[in-house]
Amino acid sequence: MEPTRADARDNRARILEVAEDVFARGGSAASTEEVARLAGVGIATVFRHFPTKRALLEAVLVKHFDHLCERARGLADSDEPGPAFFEFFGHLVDDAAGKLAIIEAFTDAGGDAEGQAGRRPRELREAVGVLLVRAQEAGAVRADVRLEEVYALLVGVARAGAHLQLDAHVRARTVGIVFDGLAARERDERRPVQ
Amino acid sequence: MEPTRADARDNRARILEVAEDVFARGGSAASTEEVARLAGVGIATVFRHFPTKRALLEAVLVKHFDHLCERARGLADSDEPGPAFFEFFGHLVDDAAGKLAIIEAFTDAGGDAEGQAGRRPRELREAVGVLLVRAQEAGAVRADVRLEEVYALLVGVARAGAHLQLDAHVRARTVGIVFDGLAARERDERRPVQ
Amino acid sequence: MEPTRADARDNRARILEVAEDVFARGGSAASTEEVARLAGVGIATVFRHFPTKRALLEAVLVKHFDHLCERARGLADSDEPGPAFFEFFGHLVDDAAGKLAIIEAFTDAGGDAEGQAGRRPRELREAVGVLLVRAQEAGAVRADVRLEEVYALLVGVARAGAHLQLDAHVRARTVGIVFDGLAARERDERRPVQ
Amino acid sequence: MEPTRADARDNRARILEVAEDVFARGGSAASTEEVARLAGVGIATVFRHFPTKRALLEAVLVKHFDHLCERARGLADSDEPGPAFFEFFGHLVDDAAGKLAIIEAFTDAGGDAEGQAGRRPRELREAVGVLLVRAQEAGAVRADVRLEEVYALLVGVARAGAHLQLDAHVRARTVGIVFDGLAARERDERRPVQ
DNA sequence: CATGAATGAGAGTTCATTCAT
DNA sequence: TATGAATGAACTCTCATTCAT
Repeated sequence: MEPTRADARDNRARILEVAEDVFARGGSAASTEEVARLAGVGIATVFRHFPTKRALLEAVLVKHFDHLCERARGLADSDEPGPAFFEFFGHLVDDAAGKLAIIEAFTDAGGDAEGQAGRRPRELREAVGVLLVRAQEAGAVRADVRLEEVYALLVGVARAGAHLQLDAHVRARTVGIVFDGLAARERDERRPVQ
Repeated sequence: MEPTRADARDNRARILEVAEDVFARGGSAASTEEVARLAGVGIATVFRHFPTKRALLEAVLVKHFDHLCERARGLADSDEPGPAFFEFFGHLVDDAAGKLAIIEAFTDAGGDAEGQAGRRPRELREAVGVLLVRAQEAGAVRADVRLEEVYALLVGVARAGAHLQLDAHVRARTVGIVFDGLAARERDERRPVQ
Repeated sequence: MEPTRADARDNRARILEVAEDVFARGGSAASTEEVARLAGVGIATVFRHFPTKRALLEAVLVKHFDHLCERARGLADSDEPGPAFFEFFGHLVDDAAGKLAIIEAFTDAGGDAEGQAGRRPRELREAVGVLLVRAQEAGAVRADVRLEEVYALLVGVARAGAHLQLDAHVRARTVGIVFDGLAARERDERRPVQ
Repeated sequence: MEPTRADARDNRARILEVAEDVFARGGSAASTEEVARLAGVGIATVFRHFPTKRALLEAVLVKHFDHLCERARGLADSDEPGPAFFEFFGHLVDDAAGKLAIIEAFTDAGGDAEGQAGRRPRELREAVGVLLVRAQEAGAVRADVRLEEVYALLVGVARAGAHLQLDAHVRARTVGIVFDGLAARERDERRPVQ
């Protein structure tokens, strides 16, 4: 499973890198052949490393999710849980900007997790959960919000940013509003939602 | 333009209805053939009514956007602009739940508007803009938010609701947080976003 | 077989007329629906009068061939068989100019003559044969040419005129060369053909 | 551009060969699928080698036109320009026998020359022009004929040969008449054409 | 192990022809 | 009888995946 030859390992890495770009631009509808072309390898090489298009997509996502999870876990022990939570939220949204395939993958949160990527969304969700709880304990986030809606907001704003191609400025203001909603201490004269 | 024969009109309506469902589930990648099959008509019948797949998609979207615009305009003259704004926001999010194609269409806000559907997203955006201004004048929404981010939140939460398949409950709570963010009067000790 | 109602007879005639135009322009690849549209009738009406596209094409051709045959027969008794022959040749070539479908039909000279049009090309060929023999008897056309090659020249020049869209001038000069070849009395130092 | 693998080159050649046959019989309306079937390859293989049906047709035509041009140029320096001209004329007509698509292509003499095949008909025409001028200078062809009508006769007789499926004998006699017309020194008592 | 040619299943679209009004 | 809506077969073209080199 661990590739012995160096060139093979290099190829795998390069393909993954290119795939990220290609799928980011064209969404999961982008063609495998373009990945091969841009990676400078034959199409069969792509399929040797990733036996299926789905597998390639998953590998791209796994890498991303692992990245994010790592970051979330690194922030979990922060002395300032409030800023840590908000920083991660903002980072994720910015990171997702323009990455269609990545974004579409958030869908499978609890979904049809058969593949290798299956547990990643759950793990990320849990990591976010940890940050959230800490931030709530620190009084930076309202106690009455739950992970479900926070995750939905995360996904939603990230999706919007990616699909509407918001520039950093608008993205920041959009995120700012959500932050205000999460931080607001007192719920008041809100009209019954729906 | 108005078809004279009853059966044709029925078929057209049935196709449109089915297409809404099919595209809602599979996004715009879903096949025209499935629409035909589920509508119980031959593939050529679909193409008689909608000469192009794109035309079919547009028809579905136009119908939806027109619905939403109508509703937004109906609320524009409300005596209570605040609740009107929030009600429309919530309604749109609920309405979009599960409708992938619809949601994907919000993208083209000012986009490649060539087809008949071209002006709809813009119109909807403008209608939302009207509601927003009124709500701000009434003091129900912070004066410092702009249409851009409100629209982004609208699209984002709708997308999240659709893709994560949130149930009505979670959706309501998610929307609630955004509402708090929009209503919050005083911005305070927020950490520099990014 | 003879339609009793006047409107039906009118429709048939109009369709035939339009079909001639349409097929002339687009060749036999032109669509039946365009014929119907330009004739101002429903597509089903076309198929009522001509049960098959092939039947419609044949009707167009039959009309044309009958026209030509009539003309050829009218010239058969001419006092001046030479000019008569050459006149008919030139007329046919001019007549065919731009009429793709017509021209393509000359193909079936002895061909798969199943349909109603089957005997027409043969009849036309025979009528040309009569003109040719007379012209040869009158000494206006070389005695050693046969109907086969004359017909081939007829078809060939007509086809060329139609497909290359030759204007009347070039057409006339082209035909003139063929006439010289047909009239030439003495065959001489020609190199072995092929 | 030159394919490295032998099997691919063979396939390409076989497809081209079969396509020539298929289009020869059915004209350019013949289906790509039949080409694939007769070549014993999958339909996608045809499209790999020729990305478009039009491209396949063009490849067939280019091959033929290049053949003919080569031959015409080879004859351009002949010591006996008269026989050279007549030989080429006869050769082209024989070569075209039965090849509908090829023949149809002569049409676009100066036509919608966008594709790669675009310049070929023009080149052939020019090559014929050279042969013609030489033959006229040598006194073998009348000085008063122009390339336009010679080309028309070329195309016409070729078309007739192809469509009427003339055997070599009749073809030769037909060509012979045209040759007489081209060679005839004195124009005489011809009736006014048309 | 890398390559790229071959593949077949499907997608969108068109058109001659039939059927219900 | 005239209409035009419905039909399905056929066609061009694409793409993930496999196979021979």
